[in-house]
Amino acid sequence: MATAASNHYSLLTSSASIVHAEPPGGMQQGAGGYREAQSLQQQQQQQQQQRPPHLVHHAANHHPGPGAWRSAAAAAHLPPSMGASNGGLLYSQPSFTVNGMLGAGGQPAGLHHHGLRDAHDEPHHADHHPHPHSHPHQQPPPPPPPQGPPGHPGAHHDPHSDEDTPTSDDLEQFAKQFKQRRIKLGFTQADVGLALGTLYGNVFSQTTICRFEALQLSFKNMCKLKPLLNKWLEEADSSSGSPTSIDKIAAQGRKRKKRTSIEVSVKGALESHFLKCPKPSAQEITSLADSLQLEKEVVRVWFCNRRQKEKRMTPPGGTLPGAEDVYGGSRDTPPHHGVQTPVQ
DNA sequence: ATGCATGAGCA
DNA sequence: GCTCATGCATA
Repeated sequence: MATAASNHYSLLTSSASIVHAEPPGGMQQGAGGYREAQSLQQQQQQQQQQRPPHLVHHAANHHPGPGAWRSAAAAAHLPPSMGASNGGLLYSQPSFTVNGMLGAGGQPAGLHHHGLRDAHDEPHHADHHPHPHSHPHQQPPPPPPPQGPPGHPGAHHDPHSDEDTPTSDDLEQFAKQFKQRRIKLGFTQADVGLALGTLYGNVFSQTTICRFEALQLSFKNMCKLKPLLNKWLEEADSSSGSPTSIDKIAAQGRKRKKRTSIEVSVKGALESHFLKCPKPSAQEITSLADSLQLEKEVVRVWFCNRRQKEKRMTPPGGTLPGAEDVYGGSRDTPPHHGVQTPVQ
């Protein structure tokens, strides 16, 4: 029984945050020796694609655009000496999240992009079975996204622009096209993530790009990333033969809990509970954790992640071709999770 | 490609 | 403590 919670804390060995590459000659290493403790050695590129023969885009302008991309695309950029900010987060608190660190940059801290999301996903849960749709269409209500970026007088129409809220179908098509083009150009998902950081100051991981392409993000999140990725597409497309400059300076010692491996049997138990009660109380979680011999925190996080998964655009086993929904008995044991869209 | 985890912001 | 955005680590 290896279900025993083995929470080892290991040092973060890599974390490409806002600290991106700098043109040769302008390194910012005067902050703190936060990278002498360890040497990252896990830069494996196990992508499906190979490294491109050349990477384009200039690393000239680099402004760690905080969280106000929509309105302040070219706002004031922080000084390159921001590297010092990272020197402080040795073991204390990682303020490397693009969202939180702008507080010190001098950016309007009045960004409240929360509260406009519960308009389409709360009420339904554990009750949405896939419909025998013959065509790839999502059912998660691509609702009237109330996301009104500051600056919309109201009657702003632009049929071809992506400023307006795209439909889930738009997103789906864009994601598909994006992936094709990306591969065509010979870029990996990680490349794109870094490029976004170089271009706009918002670095993203391979994970995020992957999830975008697979439509595994929330509708709102998809809408947010689309413009950036669209921009990247233009850049990558127009620039064909430019010098490449991408570095990744990342190093910091932040304790991160080792990923807990939950046994399949235990997962099954968790799923069962989830179906009955997607949002167990603290008390429930505690007892459940106890019976499963897991940490309460692990169980709590599991439920959180589970709920998030339910809110993705593309639900697992959602619109699979040939997946008839027969609710004669019960929809249990979904051992098939071939959510793969015609990738590549 | 995905599972578990972190953290900001909110309630 | 939840949601939500995001990513390290891993299968």
